[in-house]
Amino acid sequence: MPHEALVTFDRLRDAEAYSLEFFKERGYIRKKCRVCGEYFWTVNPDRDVCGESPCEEYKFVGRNLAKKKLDVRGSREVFLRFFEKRGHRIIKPYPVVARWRTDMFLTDASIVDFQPFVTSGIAPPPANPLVISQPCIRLVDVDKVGLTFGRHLTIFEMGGAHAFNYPDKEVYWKEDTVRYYHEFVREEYGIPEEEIIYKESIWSGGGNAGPCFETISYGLELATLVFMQYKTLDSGLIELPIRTVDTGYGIERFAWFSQGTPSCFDAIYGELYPKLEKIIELPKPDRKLLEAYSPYTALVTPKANQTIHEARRIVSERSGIPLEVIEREIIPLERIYALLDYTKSITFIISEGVVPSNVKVGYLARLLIRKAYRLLEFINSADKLVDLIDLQINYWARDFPHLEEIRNETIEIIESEINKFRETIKRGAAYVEREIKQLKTRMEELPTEFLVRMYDEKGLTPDFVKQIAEKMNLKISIPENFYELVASRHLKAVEAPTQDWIRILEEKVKNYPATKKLFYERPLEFNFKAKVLGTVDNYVILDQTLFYPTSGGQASDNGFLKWGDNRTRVTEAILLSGGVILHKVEGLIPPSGIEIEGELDRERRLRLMRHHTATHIILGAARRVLGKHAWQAGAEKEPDKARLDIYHHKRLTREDLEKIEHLANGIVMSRIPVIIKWMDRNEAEKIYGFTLYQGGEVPSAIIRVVEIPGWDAEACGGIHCESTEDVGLIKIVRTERIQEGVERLIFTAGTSTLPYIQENEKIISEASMMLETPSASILQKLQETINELRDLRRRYRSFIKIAAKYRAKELSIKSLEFDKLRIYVSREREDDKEYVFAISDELIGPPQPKCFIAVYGGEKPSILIVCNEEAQNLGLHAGELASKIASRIGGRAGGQSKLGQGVLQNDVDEEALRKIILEVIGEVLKG
RNA sequence: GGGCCGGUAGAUCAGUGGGAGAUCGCCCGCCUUGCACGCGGGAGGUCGCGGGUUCAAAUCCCGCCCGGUCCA
Repeated sequence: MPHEALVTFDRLRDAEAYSLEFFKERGYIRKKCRVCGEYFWTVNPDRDVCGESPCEEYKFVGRNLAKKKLDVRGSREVFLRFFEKRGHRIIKPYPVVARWRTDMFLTDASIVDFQPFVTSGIAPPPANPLVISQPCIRLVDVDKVGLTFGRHLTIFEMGGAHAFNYPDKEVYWKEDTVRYYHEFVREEYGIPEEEIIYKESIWSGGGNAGPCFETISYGLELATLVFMQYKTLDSGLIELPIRTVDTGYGIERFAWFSQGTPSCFDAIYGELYPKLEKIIELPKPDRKLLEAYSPYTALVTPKANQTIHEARRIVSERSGIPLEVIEREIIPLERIYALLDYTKSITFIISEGVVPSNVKVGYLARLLIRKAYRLLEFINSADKLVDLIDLQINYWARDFPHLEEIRNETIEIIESEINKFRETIKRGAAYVEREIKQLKTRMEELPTEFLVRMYDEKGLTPDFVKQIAEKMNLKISIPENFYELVASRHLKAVEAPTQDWIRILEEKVKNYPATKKLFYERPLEFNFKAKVLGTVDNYVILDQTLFYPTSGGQASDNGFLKWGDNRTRVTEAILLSGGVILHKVEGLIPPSGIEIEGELDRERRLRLMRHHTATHIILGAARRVLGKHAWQAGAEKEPDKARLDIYHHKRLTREDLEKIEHLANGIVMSRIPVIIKWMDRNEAEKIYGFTLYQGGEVPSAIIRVVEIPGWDAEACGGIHCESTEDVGLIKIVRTERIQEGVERLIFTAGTSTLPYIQENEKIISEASMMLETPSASILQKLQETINELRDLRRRYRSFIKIAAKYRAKELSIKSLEFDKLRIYVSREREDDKEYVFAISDELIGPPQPKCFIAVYGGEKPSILIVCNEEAQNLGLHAGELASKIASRIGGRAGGQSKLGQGVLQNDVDEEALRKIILEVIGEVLKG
């Protein structure tokens, strides 16, 4: 990297980056905000505050400042049409779940749609310039939604007008971007120039950075105009070849501003309130109070580590509304606001097929559902969550029709998640009660550590634990920094990424050209000629190859390289990031420069192809049987079996599997040709939608689409059969639940299915022989056998007791007597502890001091000694006795005064045993 | 992907190295016109799986499987 190109971060603050011709024309001047110290541009020479919250309160609430009142839809339309008229093509919104990216879960800005492929130059944009209204989800301030009356939302639409400037093709840059904005707010909203402020700032994220303007009117930031210009490195910034205009117009904020309602939620959901009222109770504070309170919510800044308590105090002080009034009138309303916002997020996420779970995006969905449920519990409407989701679907389906199409599935998944949460709470509550009962004996106040533990281990929020504790008369206080304490529990060094050997190899082969891939043009050929370009260790680099390298979950081809009379085995082919394919060989290494012949392991390759096509067929079947949420979570194809992981919220049933197998084999039998074509990325997305990306990120402008017409289409680099018929019989052999919300299907196709069936038949036929019954009645016979076994066990136990009685009688005659102490000695051949205990129980009842000593079992027998209480009072100790006796015979034993046990190393007969016991007891009683 | 907690009777759980338990549920009997309660009796267990330590493991150690939960 040339050193001159590096720019320091501070350079972004240079005034020159923000001094526009446009500002000069309009008479704008640069000033410094007396509150936050940031620079801003204004036409009013007297203004000394930038106007953005928290520097200033809202000035538009309760006033009719805009030309007309707009709802979200209206706001969106005005925005899109404005830019369409100015040469921008309208692009349909992308999903809120960013499955095309590996570095984030949710789309949190419109530019995310075009990262990294468009912004880095790998793929062209769908249009240039373009305009889009993109639903975005941000969970960073999830707990403070409502507190700012709608300045923060978990879900909002970002109006993005984007222009991508290439070295050889400039679309537009800073001047026009600001001109467009200026014209937009003046023409569409009638905001006077004195009220249009441009605040200088730096934007940075996703590995990129650039200067930006935050645009402010009447105390509200309405848009951010970003000029993405640099790539961020550890050492500084480097110029990007493509400069991107990245504007974000707050669609909801414009609607809010236009309506001048106390909160942004009123602007978004106002017309929904009558319907909402029928579901839950709506608090209705006085409008005057809200209008007096609302402007000061601008002073709340969730990002600056401000606690909720502090925020309330500031707002109360500045607005002159007492804290009690806020607590009584405002807080219940804030809960409703948050609820509306959360349920909209949930609706959008789940409708895109996310299954709530404890990992990845599934966890985010779970988090939101649980938070919404808790809020509803607070207002005694826990059973209304689904009704709210239903309401949201009805409301938004007008603009986002997919919500309606998948309604039933969405609701089913949410219901299932609610049930899981109820279970967690039920279990958790019982656990907390037990724990508290214990702690109560030792302390009067619950330690914070307990709260943290309950949250971390059982998912129980502190307020929930507090409720239970107070019911049980135990004091508790929730610290304000609770979630920091939880976080501190998770501080651990992050493991260094592995796979260094790949990087070393890549470094070694960086001067070789990309290997020409013959396997796409000639998928059914198995022999080829190629030139050896070089070797690294035991890896061979060819100019071209038919060997398919391990990728996309498909295992690599094996085979041979041949030259002259030599032959060497290829055990793996590896694709490196530069496009070079390495052939790992075992044995001779071919010399560089020569011509070789390659030969694939034909059977292996055919099996891999069948398994790959079968994977697509099964995925199509699973999505039809289980629902559209059954996205691929991972897949792997080996010669003898394949596996496909799919998202699903329930365990798969026998019935599910049979349906999937049935559908899949139907597709096989329909002999559908598998169509493979290279397509323009934007074109393919338009035709097939984002379900193309089952395998995750595909980093190229041209993508390879594998389509089974009418069934499945995926962006895929694998080698496939020509027709579904070539796949042969598909059999799911096993399923596993690899984690919450992800089911693994393990299956075989074609010839790989046969060994599985044969193995099962073998087991059945052997079982049939062992049970001496025809295979059809194995189960019945087995059941009978189990019943019989249970019956025998029961009878055996009762006979032991009877036998023990007789044995006890026999032994009692031969007891050894030491004064009042009686000792029973027994040498049992049967190795059965229960039997020996039963004899003991018969013999050593009170009131006389008694001791029972038994050696039982074969060559290395066990010893058991039981002393009754009276014997123990005489000073007899069963454990010590056992130890002493064992040491004489060989072996070790021990125990307590009542019971001694051990294992002997040598056999001993009754005579010898009695002799030893006489000696030992004699010694003990003497001492 | 990582951390933490857990897996013992049909269910909920107790059991800190020495003989597998409690409560509910189930079955039988008593009481009652009947039901519920009450009383008496009974059935029900590879203590998740595998290895190790030990004379001895549900219990201690290691690995795996399964479940829960928090975080990225």
